Amino acid sequence: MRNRNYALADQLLETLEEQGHRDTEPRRKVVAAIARKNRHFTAEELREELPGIGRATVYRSLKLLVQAGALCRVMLADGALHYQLNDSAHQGHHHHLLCVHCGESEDLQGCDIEGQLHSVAAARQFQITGHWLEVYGQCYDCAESPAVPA
Amino acid sequence: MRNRNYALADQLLETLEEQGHRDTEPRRKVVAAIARKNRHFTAEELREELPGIGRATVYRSLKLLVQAGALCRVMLADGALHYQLNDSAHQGHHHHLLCVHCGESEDLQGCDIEGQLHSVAAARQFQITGHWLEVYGQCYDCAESPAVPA
DNA sequence: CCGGCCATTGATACCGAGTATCATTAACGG
DNA sequence: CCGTTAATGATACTCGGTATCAATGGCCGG
Repeated sequence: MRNRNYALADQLLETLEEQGHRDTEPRRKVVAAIARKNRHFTAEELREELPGIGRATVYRSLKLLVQAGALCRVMLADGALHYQLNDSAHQGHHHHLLCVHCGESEDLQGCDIEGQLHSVAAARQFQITGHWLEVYGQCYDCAESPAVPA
Repeated sequence: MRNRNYALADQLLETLEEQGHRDTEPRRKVVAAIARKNRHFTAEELREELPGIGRATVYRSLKLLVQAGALCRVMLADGALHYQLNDSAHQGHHHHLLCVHCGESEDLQGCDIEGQLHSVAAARQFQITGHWLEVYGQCYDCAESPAVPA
């Protein structure tokens, strides 16, 4: 997977460059650390893996990547804000099935929440402009072996 | 509406007492202030209306009321956490249509999000245990007079 | 009505997540 | 290779909320 991670890190850097941002040493390290992640993470977790990189730099990079659409922010059931690498396949609006056990996240697309909401809201003459949805549960693997708490 | 607010405040206090909590002076003032609210509010807003009441007490009361089901926590589009008096009619699981203009909140019940989610998740063998949904938009009044920015 | 137990209070300090400031550094285009 | 300018990172700050803990005051039993 090393190759894939390198490729991913490069892709993230490239995305930032396309937005007019510079290719700097600290930035490379941040995106490399993000590319290594296979689950959602907090800003603080990321920072701990990057000693020597300033707090502000880590947060700035996260913000840029979210703006660029390469990262999603996901809200956990306990209210903690995590970051989640966006599968390049679906960068658009989508939701996540978050496994509360292992932290895995599956993207949810084929679900017409908007449509359903609109029809309900129309009856009340309420114009929907956006929504926020997180779904929590157990993924297949964790439901199969519930006795293995990470 | 004064009567209604008094009644509401009493009702909130009573709810707390049912949970085994004492009827104290500060608590009375907090629930009275909450009962006066006709839209969602932040903990800090509430605290400002209650000089002389300790910060911790305000936060503690909010937590108790949320646990008791009398208050909902709602997440605004900008990520700010607000509190929202729960209509006693539907204390159970429900969602809100939040008007981003005036802050009004309409409860949303007749919307089978769970059901829809379950069918999508079943296909992936993901067991849903909960979800979080906020819906943003404009209420009828605000959509009618969009030129009046609060 | 009184006394005491114990929940509650509130001042204070702390925490976690994120932002503002600003002097220093280093990308990168010419 | 040089200057402009973005980026960095140390620091201090904000904001929302929690932990601590001595002092207070509800409320219950006698």
